[in-house]
Amino acid sequence: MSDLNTPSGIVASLQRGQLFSAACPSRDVLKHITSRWGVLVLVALSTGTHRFSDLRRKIDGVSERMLAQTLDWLEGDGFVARRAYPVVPPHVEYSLTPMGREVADRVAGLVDWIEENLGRVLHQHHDTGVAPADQPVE
Amino acid sequence: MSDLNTPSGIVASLQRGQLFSAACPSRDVLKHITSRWGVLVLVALSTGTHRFSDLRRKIDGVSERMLAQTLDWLEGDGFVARRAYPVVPPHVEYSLTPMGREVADRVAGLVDWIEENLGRVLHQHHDTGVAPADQPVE
DNA sequence: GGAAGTACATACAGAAATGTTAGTATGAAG
DNA sequence: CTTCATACTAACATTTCTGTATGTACTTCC
Repeated sequence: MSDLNTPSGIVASLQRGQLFSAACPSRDVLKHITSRWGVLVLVALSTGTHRFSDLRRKIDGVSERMLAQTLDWLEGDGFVARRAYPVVPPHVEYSLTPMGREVADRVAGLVDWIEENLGRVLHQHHDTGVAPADQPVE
Repeated sequence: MSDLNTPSGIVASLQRGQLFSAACPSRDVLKHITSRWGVLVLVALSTGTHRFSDLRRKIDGVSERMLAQTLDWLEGDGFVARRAYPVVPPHVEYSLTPMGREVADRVAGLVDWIEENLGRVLHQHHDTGVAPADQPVE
């Protein structure tokens, strides 16, 4: 009886201890997903297949290099599927894998919350009293 | 931006365009939440109030500096509440604010997914086999 | 013939994040 | 009296991240 695999909370609570451990591989996966562009790519692909240049245009601010690398990470983790057509001007399509969709849904949930509550959050910054602290700007 | 608050999808889709814009402030909030330690702090605080050193011991790998800074960001965004007791050896307690709990729940959802599916993800890395040159496709 | 467009890879560089070390206040413990 | 513990901050070093510039293959358009 390998009951270490109960899909409910047992595994979750056990495994969670893992994330808190520096060496746990889940930290790498988390890093890819929560990376600056990873989140945006997942959300962008939530609406369907996109070509490389479409993503680049949609995600304001990404450089080709970063987009390529992010897609590479996500593909390596099995969240994104890459499909290349051997045509003259390169044509490549990216889409979410079933697993990627599961992740993207959760990421989108977080992103949606932020956007819907941005007002409340920003308001906080005002009555936080002060603390210009040491972080210049971003 | 006061009556743009319809709770359903309208705001989400409109606002979402914001996240895709480089200058949107939501990117900063997202950065704090998805920062390397931000995720871990939120998850750690999900189980209740913690003192600074408790968090430090629980989150393997954080340095005091980073923990302090992360808590500062999260406090500034209104996700974490800080309570200091003016006692001899400093005593400070951190906990989630109502707003922080909402965010933490979503973050925890993502983290849980990762931990529960880590096996599948790691497996991916193996058969990511090198693409044999050209992809005929279709 | 020359320019343009696509989906990248590679090299180098500047920016940003993170870590390390040292230090502060104060009371308790040894 | 010395050491320890807490919750930090400031200064400095380092690692990591991200961007820019450049190049490639090949075809279509002018």
